[in-house]
Amino acid sequence: MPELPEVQTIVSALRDGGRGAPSISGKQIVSTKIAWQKTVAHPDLITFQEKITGEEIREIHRRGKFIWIKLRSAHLFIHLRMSGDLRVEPSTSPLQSHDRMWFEFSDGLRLVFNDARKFGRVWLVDDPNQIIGNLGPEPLDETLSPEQFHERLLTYRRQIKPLLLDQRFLAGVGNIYSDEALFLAQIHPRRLSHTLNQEESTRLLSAIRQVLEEGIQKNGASIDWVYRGGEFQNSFRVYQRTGEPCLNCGAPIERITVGQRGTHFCPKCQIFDCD
DNA sequence: AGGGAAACCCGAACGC
DNA sequence: TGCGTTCGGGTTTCCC
Repeated sequence: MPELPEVQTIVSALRDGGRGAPSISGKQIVSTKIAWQKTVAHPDLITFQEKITGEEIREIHRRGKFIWIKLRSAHLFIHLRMSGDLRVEPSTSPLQSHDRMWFEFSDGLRLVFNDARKFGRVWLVDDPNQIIGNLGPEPLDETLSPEQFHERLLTYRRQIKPLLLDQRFLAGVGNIYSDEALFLAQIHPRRLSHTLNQEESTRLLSAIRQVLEEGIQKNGASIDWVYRGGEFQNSFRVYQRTGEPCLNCGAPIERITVGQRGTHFCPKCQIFDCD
């Protein structure tokens, strides 16, 4: 279930060669194979393949949940959604089940996009704003002040949890991290955004940063076997702890639905005291 | 404006 | 044991 921390971990590996994987910076793409057509969020596969062949990988970044690979004259974006994964290996390695797309480099290595649930997508665009133009600020960007964050909250009249999940409001927060952050900040997931005061907003921003940094430090979360990811799932405070005691007060954690999403919270610590 | 539902997927977990 | 059913993750799109 890749969200921001998982993406960040993979980006670091691709860019700096973490986790034992070689960096792919500077490599030349000699061919592209597409095993599952819908992986490419692009109307024309032929154009996609022709356009990317011969391109060189310049820089690797992250914006929100998107992996952003800058090429010589285009931008490749990859969204892993829940079950996507990337690996770098020799082109002679056997392919694995659920490998959906791979890029072969001139030096004999390849980058493979594996995605059991076929949710992930890949884009090739000229203008990065086509993909990331509407994303909200990065929560880990230090220039996002608690005051600015509070102001942004006031411009909406929405339940706080769906707002946190809205990538136009804030980029990179997914279901696990919003539950964890709201618990840390002791805010009910259905609180309306414009009712949060400055102190609560500051608490919430700090909590979001804390859980994201924890996730990154532990190489991400995974609620199931699909993603070969990290250890954060062993540190959930509320997520998937329905009925288990709250770590603050011992009350049983409840699970409700908010904005169509499974939502875990402590009914005693996160009181719905709207306005 | 904001909320709800449906669609996209498939493997795990559950019920019988 | 072996079926069939339900669920959930992120996002978009459509409808009220």
